Order: sequence, then C-alpha cells, then structure tokens
Amino acid sequence: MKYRGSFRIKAVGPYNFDLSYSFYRRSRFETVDRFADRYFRRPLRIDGWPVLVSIPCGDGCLTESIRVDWAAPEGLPRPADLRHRLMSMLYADFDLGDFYGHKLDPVMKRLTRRFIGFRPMLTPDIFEASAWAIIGQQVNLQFAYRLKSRLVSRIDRSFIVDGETYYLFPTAADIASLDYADLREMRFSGRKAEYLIDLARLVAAGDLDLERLKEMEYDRALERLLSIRGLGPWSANYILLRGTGHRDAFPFGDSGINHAVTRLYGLSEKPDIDYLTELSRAWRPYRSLATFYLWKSL
DNA sequence: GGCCAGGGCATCT
DNA sequence: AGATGCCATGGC
Repeated sequence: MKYRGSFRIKAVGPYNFDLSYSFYRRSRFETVDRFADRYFRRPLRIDGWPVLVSIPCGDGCLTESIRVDWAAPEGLPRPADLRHRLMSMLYADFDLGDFYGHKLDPVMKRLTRRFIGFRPMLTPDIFEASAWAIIGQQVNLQFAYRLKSRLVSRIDRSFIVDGETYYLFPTAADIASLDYADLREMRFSGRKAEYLIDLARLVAAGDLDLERLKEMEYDRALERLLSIRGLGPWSANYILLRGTGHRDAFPFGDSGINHAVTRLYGLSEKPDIDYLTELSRAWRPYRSLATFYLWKSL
C-alpha cells in the first residue's frame, strides 16, 4: 500500500505559483493552510479521509507545470481523483489567456501584466468557504483568523504526517452539533453564531446541496445562496469566488475591493454599487479573476 | 482612543 | 424602497 506520491499539474495558460503563495500567506493565525519551508501545505478530505497535499513554491517564474506531493496517514485508502481536485483547487483548469485577452479597461489590463500568471486558489471544500465567509463578515481579518482557529481547535479533526499535526476544517455535521453558546465563548457575535450553526445544520440535514451549486449558472447559484439567512451579497459572491469556482462572481461591498478601486481608479471616496456595477461590466464574464487581481494589488 | 474591519438583518420612515 | 441602527470584537 502506498501512502504518498507525487504528480504534476499542467495549467491551461501561464502559472506563477509564487504569486498565489505570497497572496494567501497572510496571517500567523491561519490554522488550516500552512506556509512554511517554501511549501504550501493543505489538508484535504477525500471520501471522508484526510490527505495532505504539499506544493513547493517555485523560483518566481512562470511555470509549465506544478508539482504536487501528497501523503496520507498509514492504513487509509489511497486517495482517488486527486489530480482532478488539484486542477480545480489551483485554478489550473482555467485558461488565463481568456481573461488576459478579454477587452479590459486600461487599469485592469495593467494589473494583469503586473501579476501575470497569478491564479487564485479555491478552498477545496465549499462548506469551509461558506463558513469562512460568515466568519469574515465585518471583522478585521486577523480577528477572523483567530475565530477560525478556535473553531478548528475545538472540533479537533487533526491527523499526523511526518510527525507534524495538520487540521482539517470541521464538517457541517461537526459544526451542526455545537450550540450557539459554544461559538459565543469563542468570541463569535450572537448573529454570527446563528448564521454559522444554522447554515451547518442546513447542509448537514441535506437541505442545502453545496456541491450542486457548481453545476448551476451564476445567477441561480447566487439566488439560492441569498435565500439563506446570514448570506448577503458579499458572502454569497465570496462562496462562488472561493468555493464553487464560478468565474463571474463579484463581492459587492467588499472593503478590499473598495480600497483597491478607490486607489487604482483615482476616486475621492469609496465606490458605490452603481459605480462598481458599471466598472465591472468590462470584466464580465471573468469578474472573479478581476476581483482576485484587485485584492492582489493591495 | 477612535475608527473601522473581506456584512447582514431588523426596524424605522 | 431606501435609510438607519445594531451587532461584538479587536487590530491599528
């Protein structure tokens, strides 16, 4: 039985993994993603079993392909379909040329040249992306990471590879089993505790099929998410950005986007919805990519 | 110390 | 419909 292996991912169009690596390496309170020794490490849950994937940071240049190492704790089945999962997670299945070649305004065009090869990484679990959206609402990011850290510690889904402990993000069923008071102790607000636990219970009960969102058109997927209490325009779009990998999501109201647009487009005050709607029209149907490039500029 | 942070909802005019 | 208040906490 083999418990580790290595393979290469070939992206459609250019890839500079270092740009992604540096983009996501943001907080020392991050507990699921790991950035150390010039490796990005990420625990995945495949058919319910933990697998660790490790991706070496490159030399800062565009690469033809990306090496992915994987390791599973001994005694577990060999993970299936890893390549497919990684293609999606690393955004390698998207042809960046489609975005670069799209008719973009000069500011966005300049960003694509500045960060050529930059691709976002998806959160490989849509529920995790959804939970993170709720956790990140209206609090500074450092605090959001601490909330997540407390949650991940409390529901300990850790496993060990090479003597190092890695933490999977809790499942919907895990969080569904908590009480609001448990989250309040972790310094969630009362509202946030309700949003997160209620969402987890919806998913755990099978009343919300997050995987199915992937196959839905952007508008319909957005509508479905907006119908859930606690998910507004920002959160719903965030889930479609980082979770399902929809290409045309745009998180209206995002403070980072507001800052980036204000600076890059020389505004005197933060843009309103109408301005952003009009501005982002030229980025369609790739507003997700535009969003990540704006964030990257900060 | 005050402002604000990768918002959203309930409650008003 | 559109504006306003509120939530809770901590980083800066």
